[in-house]
Amino acid sequence: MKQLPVISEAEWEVMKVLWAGSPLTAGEVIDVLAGRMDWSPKTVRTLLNRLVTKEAASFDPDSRPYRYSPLVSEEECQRAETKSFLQRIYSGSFKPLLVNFLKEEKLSQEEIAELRKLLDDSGGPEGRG
Amino acid sequence: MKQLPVISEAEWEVMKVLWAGSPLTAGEVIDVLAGRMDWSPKTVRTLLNRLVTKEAASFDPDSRPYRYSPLVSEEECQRAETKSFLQRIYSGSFKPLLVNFLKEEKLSQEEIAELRKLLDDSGGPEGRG
DNA sequence: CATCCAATATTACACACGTAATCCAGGATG
DNA sequence: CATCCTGGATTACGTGTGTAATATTGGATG
Repeated sequence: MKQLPVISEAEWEVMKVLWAGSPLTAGEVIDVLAGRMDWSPKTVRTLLNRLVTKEAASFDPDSRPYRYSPLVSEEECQRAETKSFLQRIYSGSFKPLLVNFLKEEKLSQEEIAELRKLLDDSGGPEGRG
Repeated sequence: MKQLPVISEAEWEVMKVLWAGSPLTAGEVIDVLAGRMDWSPKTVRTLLNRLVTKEAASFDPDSRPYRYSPLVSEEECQRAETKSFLQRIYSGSFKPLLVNFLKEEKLSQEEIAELRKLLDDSGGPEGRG
């Protein structure tokens, strides 16, 4: 399994845009981010370049303007981040994370039911009998 | 509510030691960390100093050697980190985090039951009736 | 008293990151 | 054709971080 690049906080915002739908030109990425972040277009270009350098994204040099695409999937990045976050902050244990989250956020019954269903389905879906 | 200091990854390791039991001298912190991290004692001292500077910890200057203690609680730091992590990686939604975690880690029935109990208890413990 | 060491204080240094500005090239415009 | 702008390449610059080394000081030791 290939090593994932380290994606910084600002770079994540750019990757999210690419993950949401690619390929995109730099201009398109800039436009999308204009709604969320208070960044100069130059900043977004810098971030795109860094993502290419660290091989988190690539562009097609035959198309002008360049069209960028992710080289790593959102899910694998999320999982890697989750793993290191859990380790760093909760010494790898999910339970206190859930405890803290529940203390902070008041969930609706529906949300709770959803989460519980995830747990139930993860338990033993080996077919009944 | 006071603003929490930004605690870096390496600094977290030091804070964990202080949270586990304080006050501790620098030497004691160094000894504890010797088992986990491959750090020079100087490095640990630097981290302690930085934590003091950013007011995440303090020491009693009347005791020699200094005895360090946290100024912020582990839980409030965990919660702040969790919130920003969730926002950054999962756009604030807990569900995909749980999905990813469950895909990655195979939990035992007991662990699942524990997590489910947390959810159940969070639902409506307003007293029955 | 001269010396040495552990504890503390100060300084170092490369690299990542946030946040751009500058420089250059090729097409649109007057 | 000279100019200007857009897109792309290169460069910048202060701050934080990992990872220490060096300097200094207050007692313990010979």
